[in-house]
Amino acid sequence: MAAPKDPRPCSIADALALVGEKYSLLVLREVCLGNGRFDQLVRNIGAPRDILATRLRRLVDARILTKRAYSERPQRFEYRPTEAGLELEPVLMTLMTWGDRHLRGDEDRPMVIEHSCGNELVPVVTCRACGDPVSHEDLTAHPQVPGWSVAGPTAA
Amino acid sequence: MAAPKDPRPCSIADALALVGEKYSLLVLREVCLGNGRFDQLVRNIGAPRDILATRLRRLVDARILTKRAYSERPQRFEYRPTEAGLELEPVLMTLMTWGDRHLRGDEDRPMVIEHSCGNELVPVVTCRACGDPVSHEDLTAHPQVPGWSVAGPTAA
DNA sequence: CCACCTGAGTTGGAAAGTCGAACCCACCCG
DNA sequence: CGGGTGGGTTCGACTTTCCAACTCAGGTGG
Repeated sequence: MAAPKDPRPCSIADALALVGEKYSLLVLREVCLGNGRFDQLVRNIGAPRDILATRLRRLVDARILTKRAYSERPQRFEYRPTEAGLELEPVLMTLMTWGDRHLRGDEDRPMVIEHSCGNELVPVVTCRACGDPVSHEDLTAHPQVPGWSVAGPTAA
Repeated sequence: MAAPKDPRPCSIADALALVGEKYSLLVLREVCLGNGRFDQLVRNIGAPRDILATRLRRLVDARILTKRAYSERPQRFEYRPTEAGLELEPVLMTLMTWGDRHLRGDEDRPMVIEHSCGNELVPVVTCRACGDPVSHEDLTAHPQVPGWSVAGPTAA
């Protein structure tokens, strides 16, 4: 009865099912930057128009984006992030920081984000409870679903 | 001469070119959990074996994973995250938190992460300079490449 | 010795998704 | 009227994915 496809139940997988397709997160990037029009998206992302159209439909269905007219007659539309969409920005920030660090010679970063405190944003993931920056060795995973244990950190 | 494909230069796009393909981030998830063997990956991710094999090659090439033998005779291998791979964990954490919040009825989370401080990990992206949690309206993007401006936050 | 198992993949062919260019439609501009 | 713009849709060629079956090497049990 068990289907031969029952991967680990996981919110990462669920999230990626919505935003993990090619271009989806780049759409979100542009929309968060305020570039929400179809032709802007095509140009700035470099995606085929048809793919972009299907991605936009999906993201709107998932309530990550909304489509609103910024002009009737002629009808013209613009996509914007919802609350849920904006809450994906941390994913973009951490990805960007990783890319800056590992894929570029540091100081040819194509974009710098300024924080309202006046400094350049260097995003750090911290623990809400203790406020400390989080690193791998501080984490212990506790699966909640029977049958889906983890091996735990492999001894060095 | 300008190719008809010049999307915005962007570290998010560059990072996604490496880890944005289907299953890649799930591979990283499993490997960070300590489940680094081929058949574990197949089972826990639910990916076709051939696709998984090409993803693993790619991630090893990108120095996000390493492949090491955990047994000669019989030869058996295990994939592990590199430093660079571990630095992608924040991406997984923020994705997981988003998925928990938006895709589930809060309290059927399939996995809980414990921080070494003793509390459940709730990851928060903060600004390294001022320490404050980051939210969208605190951010200003400064493109460094001529010709790639942004619209800026659209007035409500 | 032989059959069978496990781990770690590779192979082949059908099905699905992507790409790019061309097309469409409504509307505005001169 | 002719041309331009914004926001898509359609088409066919091409590329990936998927899944089952196969391989290969080295144990394991009888």
